[in-house]
Amino acid sequence: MPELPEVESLVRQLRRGLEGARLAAVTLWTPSVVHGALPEPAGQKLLRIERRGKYLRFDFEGGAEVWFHLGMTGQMFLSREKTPARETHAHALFEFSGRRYLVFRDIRRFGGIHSRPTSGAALKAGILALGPDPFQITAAEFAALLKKRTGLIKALLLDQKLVSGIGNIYADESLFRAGIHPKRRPRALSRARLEKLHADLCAILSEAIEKGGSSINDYRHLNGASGRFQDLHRVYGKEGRPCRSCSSVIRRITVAARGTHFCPRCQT
DNA sequence: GAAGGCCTGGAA
DNA sequence: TTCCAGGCCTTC
Repeated sequence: MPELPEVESLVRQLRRGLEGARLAAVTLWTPSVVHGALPEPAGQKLLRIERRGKYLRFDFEGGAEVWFHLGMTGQMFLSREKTPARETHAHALFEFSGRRYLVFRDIRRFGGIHSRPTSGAALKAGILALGPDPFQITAAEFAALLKKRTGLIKALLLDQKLVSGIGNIYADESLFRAGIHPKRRPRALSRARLEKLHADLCAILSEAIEKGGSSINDYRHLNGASGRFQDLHRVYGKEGRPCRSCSSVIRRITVAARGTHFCPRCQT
């Protein structure tokens, strides 16, 4: 599932591929994936591409913003040729100057495209309420945010309003590295352990970005290549296998309605 | 804070 | 044929 490292990888590839591009045309094959009105294509220059949590944002000349969310199965592909036929599950095509064609594809349609968030309940609840991502706060601030809440630590890591960018994979992997059981409550953990979790989270996210993210099922790079961080997962998707640290059997339970993988011996 | 719904493909 | 995966929103 595209989380912070996958989106960040894509942002970096998009910056290289769309540098200096101007928006020439937009084709919407599935209008329902778009929320709000997209900018009228009139040669506006794409000024910046930024990541906010798991969202990607295009800033255009003139102030227009287009936000993308990949949901679970979202993909973006950039090609130099206009594909003659619409691919299955391709929902939108953005044509840029210099024969650059950007396709947004999303099998399960949990993702979507948003124009600049000015109103609407969904936007208020989502984009506008996003918390800082782990790189934007210090370990002390991270620990303080978690300490304010009463829920299970895994559920809190997944709460985008608290801390953004973390999804199921990196929640499980960071809790494993920090040695924290996913059902612990931050209130009952020492500040030092929460600060270590922040350090481990940042380290794992950085390593994942360096490896181009994790491709479990659908995530792909702009050119269709897979990420390589999935080979380094220690617990996610490893239920029934021996822990790489202590050889205990990795377990899978449900926390916050999400599959949750952990080592019963290393994580307390 | 828990649970249902959206959506589709693939596994059981 | 049914169930499951899950990010995020809505509803209770």
